[in-house]
Amino acid sequence: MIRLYDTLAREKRAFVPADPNRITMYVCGPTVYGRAHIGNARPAVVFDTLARLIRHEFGPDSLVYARNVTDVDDKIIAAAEAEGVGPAVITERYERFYIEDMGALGVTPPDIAPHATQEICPMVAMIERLVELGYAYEAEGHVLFSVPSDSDYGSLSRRDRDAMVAGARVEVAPYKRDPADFVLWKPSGEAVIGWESPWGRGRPGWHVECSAMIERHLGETIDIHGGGLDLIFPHHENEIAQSRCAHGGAPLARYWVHNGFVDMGAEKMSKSLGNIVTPAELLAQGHRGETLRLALLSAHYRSPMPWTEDRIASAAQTLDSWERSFGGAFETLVDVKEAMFHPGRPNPEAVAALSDDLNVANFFAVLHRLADEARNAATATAKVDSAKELDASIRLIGMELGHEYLKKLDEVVDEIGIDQKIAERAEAKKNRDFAAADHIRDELKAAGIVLEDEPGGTTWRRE
RNA sequence: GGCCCGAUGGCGGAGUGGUUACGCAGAGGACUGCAAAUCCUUGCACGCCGGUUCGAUUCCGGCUCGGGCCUCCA
Repeated sequence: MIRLYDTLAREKRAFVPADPNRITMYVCGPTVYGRAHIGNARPAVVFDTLARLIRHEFGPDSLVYARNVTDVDDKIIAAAEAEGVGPAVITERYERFYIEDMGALGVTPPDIAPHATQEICPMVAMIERLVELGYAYEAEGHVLFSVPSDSDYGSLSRRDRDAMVAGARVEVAPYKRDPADFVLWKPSGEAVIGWESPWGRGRPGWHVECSAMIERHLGETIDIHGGGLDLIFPHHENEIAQSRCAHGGAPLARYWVHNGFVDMGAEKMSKSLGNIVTPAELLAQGHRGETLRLALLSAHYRSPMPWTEDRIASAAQTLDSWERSFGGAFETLVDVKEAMFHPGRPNPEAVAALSDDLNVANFFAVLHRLADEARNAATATAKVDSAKELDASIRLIGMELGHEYLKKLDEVVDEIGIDQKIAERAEAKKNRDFAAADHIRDELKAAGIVLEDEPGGTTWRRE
């Protein structure tokens, strides 16, 4: 039984899909005008993890997961003008980077990745319907959603219209009938990307993109709608209004799930503040994608997450310790390889922890216990069982153990004939020639190899 | 100003009306030629003030502080 915190209800609710054979989830994806930063990566990782959990619980084919690509937007237009190229050059470049960066973090591409520019027809159709039904109006080439026409507006963010208007920090465009009205369609000048429509040449507003794409690909009411906390207002509030009014009152989503921010201590990480750290940079610095994924999962998805060197270092250390516990449980490398191809079953307590609104802290506590067992169990069989359970459990969150272990071994054995060095050192120690023994160890240390003397002999690892 | 959310030990981070997880770091010990790894033991916290209660870190109210949103934003 999966439980999720629903932003609309402001409480944790049992997740009961409308149709367990076709669970629908939509997450607001990137606007592709620049390289994704680690804060952008958080929702990708969080909802990828949720998708994995749902597939584990309901079956591999139970979920349809859609994440859009916003490829028409004023920022894209500005970026294209700045470079003197067409918008498609910008969007194609940064979408490619996005897929690459998220892939490095172990994010599986969604089942459907609708692009706004490919969905203009459904958007126009939805806008027309809203106009016909009296929820939207045309003014000076714009089409605007009439917020006062929707009596339920504001339920997600829990703010009333007066409060919104009172707090508005933006000048109200003169063609708006009500200050809270938002744009569904806006006119494009000749030089700007646009499409013909009943209201002249123009382009869609941001909010209507998601509503139209959800309708077309997933249906009128979906199970889960996800995104960052900052999208609650106005983006998701507006989506709800558009879809509900276009669909005779049918709710847009049955569960609303929002992730918290990655911040840089004092303030949130964002492109406009210019304080971003990107996965690409971190990977270039030598961090593993899995380390970054683990770091992004090191706090509950709704909590704010200060991004620090310590957090990355801590994740790296934890991952390394699990790797060693896993690798150490097996007699030979062949066994490790074999275990990777035939993983065990996830630990039930680990599944239960994750099912409780993705309680990763309790999930990791179970993994630490399994790692201990993999090291200390009385029998070899019990060690192996724990190791395989550990690996199967960590696969739930999109990671697996062993790869790095094998890679390290291969590198070292191939590169410097380490076994021979160890044998030479053992010989020196036997002759009590510790100076020579230490010399060999220092030599290897310089190459990044650390030797460890254990009762059964000497082992080594990468520093 | 309005609306949300949060405040747990040196750090990260769960959870609970009554022995306060887990990890990292720290301390002591075992092992070791030295070290590493590993194992054992161990110190350290629930922002402030009231209220409810036999009992509150946990529930309620107020306060302080921090963050987010109200404009593009994951």
